[in-house]
Amino acid sequence: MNGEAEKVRTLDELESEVIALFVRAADMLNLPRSVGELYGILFVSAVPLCLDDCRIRLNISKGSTSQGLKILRSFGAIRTVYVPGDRKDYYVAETSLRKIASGFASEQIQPHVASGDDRIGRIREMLDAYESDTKDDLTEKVELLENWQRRAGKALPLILKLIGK
Amino acid sequence: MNGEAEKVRTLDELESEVIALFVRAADMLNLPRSVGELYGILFVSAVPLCLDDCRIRLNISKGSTSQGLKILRSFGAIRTVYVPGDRKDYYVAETSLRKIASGFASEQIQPHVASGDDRIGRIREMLDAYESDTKDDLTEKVELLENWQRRAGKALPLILKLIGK
DNA sequence: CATGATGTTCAATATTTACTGAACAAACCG
DNA sequence: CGGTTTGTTCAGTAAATATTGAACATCATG
Repeated sequence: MNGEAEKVRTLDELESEVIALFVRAADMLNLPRSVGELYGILFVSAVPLCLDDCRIRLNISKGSTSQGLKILRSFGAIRTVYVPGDRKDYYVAETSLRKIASGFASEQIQPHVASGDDRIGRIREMLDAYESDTKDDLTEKVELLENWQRRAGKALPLILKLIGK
Repeated sequence: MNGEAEKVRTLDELESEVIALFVRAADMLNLPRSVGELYGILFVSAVPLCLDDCRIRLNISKGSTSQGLKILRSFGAIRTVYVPGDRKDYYVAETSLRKIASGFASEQIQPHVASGDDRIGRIREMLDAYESDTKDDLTEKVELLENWQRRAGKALPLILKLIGK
């Protein structure tokens, strides 16, 4: 009988479907497909996996795997676990949405918000040293920008709060 | 004297800086650069602009301009204004952050969330028709997914609330 | 230290995505 | 209608981005 084989086959399909889910999520967040695949394979795995495990199962290159794991580490979407008697690094997916979201926010979003702040500051300076018949209109608009920026800055921490633990 | 010329020059720099701000914002939101440029030029302009005004000022093609304005319209980031005695469509930038954000959320994000729902539904079905020694672990994980999805769905409207008017 | 195992980097390449411009459709107007 | 203006579409091309794989670093261990 092929009962065993069927079980494995079904698991493969389930795995693929979960991975596909994270590939789409990665796409939404502007991350490379391989990063979604890597998070997916670690998320479904019942045991920690090392670089080569991921690489072989996903059939992607060593380079992509190394780079992808680095990205996932950078915002705390995965963490390493120590496996006694093995020199390799083993990874598991972080399952706290709060941790992942806040890591993502502070590593991938916050820098953009900050550099936006800088630019608006420069725009304000240029405006102050400027005269024209549209100055009033421009001033209003720069103030609108400053307002948006303020609200965006406040929104991030609040979003994390309401995502909860 | 070149007082006039200097004023214009300064305005150009200011305009460029504002446009650059929205180009970066577009990048963050995964929208083409040209879409950021278009919103930017409309945002800084004291008067409504038509397709050709935008195209010429930004030095981009008719095709990009048409496509970009369509995208901006699709989530309400710009609106058309009627100019008597002119057959062309004129556009102004929407300045209500709430309107833009909610348009963006419902047009660009919500569809992804919905298709994620579908996929998780399918994953759940596959899991229920499945047996193995890791079923318990997988069940926990699928429940985690369902939990995330639920929270993501609730977060969107809340984010809009706290962005305010 | 020499070896082999593990992971990283980066130049070359493949893939994806955006942009262009010319052909086309629609609407107005004499 | 025929000509003109305005805007859209889409096949081809250009530009940006991700992936590969081989060379390189690191390090534990005999």
